Amino acid sequence: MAALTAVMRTQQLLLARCDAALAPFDLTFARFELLALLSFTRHGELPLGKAGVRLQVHPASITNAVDRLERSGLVERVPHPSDGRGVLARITGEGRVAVGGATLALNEIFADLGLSAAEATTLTKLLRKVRVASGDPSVNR
Amino acid sequence: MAALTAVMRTQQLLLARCDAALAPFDLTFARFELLALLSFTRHGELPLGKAGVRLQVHPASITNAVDRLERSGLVERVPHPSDGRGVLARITGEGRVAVGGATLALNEIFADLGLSAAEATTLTKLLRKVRVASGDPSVNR
DNA sequence: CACATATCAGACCTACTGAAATCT
DNA sequence: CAGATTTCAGTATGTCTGATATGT
Repeated sequence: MAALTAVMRTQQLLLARCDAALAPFDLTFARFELLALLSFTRHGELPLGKAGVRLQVHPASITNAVDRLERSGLVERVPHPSDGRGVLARITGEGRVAVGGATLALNEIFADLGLSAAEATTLTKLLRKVRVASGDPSVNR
Repeated sequence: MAALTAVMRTQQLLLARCDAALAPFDLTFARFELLALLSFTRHGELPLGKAGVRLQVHPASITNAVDRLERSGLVERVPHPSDGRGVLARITGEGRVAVGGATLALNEIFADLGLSAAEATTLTKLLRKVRVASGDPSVNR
């Protein structure tokens, strides 16, 4: 029970700190995750559906996030080249600048997470076990 | 960075499972926490403000949660005996029944968390370090 | 009067459902 | 035609801000 509460409270704290750090970039953590995902792809673009699977969020939420990022000019919608149903979200140059700055800002939070590198690794491993047991389809096994 | 993502995703998974387990009791995890807090107090009651500090949630959120619990008959509002400004939230008999059942339902999730008792302890300790470093005022030191 | 407590209205974010449009 | 992809409208939660009423 203590573990459950600890996970919940820690996430709440970290999310608040992340959102505060990301606010200057007009990003929330959810939108940052999407933007970072795009920046890691080969061409900086991904069908909305695939992005939703990777991030484990509802299709409607992806639409919403892309809407918001598009309004901020960090992402643009592109028709899918081979599937008329699909839409690609593509990161813009401005988006790459933002994700770079945002990553730096988050790394500053990291530096003060209170854990050694070894401890952070242990934490990540334990959480991965929980995610596997909970059937997280996006976890690395 | 991996640790941050892991905490976020794990919380998302666990929250979804908790809310599913709690739905039959007309509870969300947030409302369950408040109800459980009340059930642990000496007289089953607490000023709204104090409950907010303990759970680290905004005063307006407490008002909202108590509204919802009161509508469900699990909690009742009582004027503060010695401070005319204050209001106590008091758990009802129905509330005690609900929190008991809800706790059992959550324990079933626990049984399948995928961690040994020792691992769960380690996880809790590591998360506590993070919380302390983040200045969580509600953490046990 | 300064401060604390609780409430309320308004806004935002995220998520889900169900339906619709489009295309394979 | 069955199924996939995306969007949209509507609903719900929880959180925050700012204003207000009440009481210390």
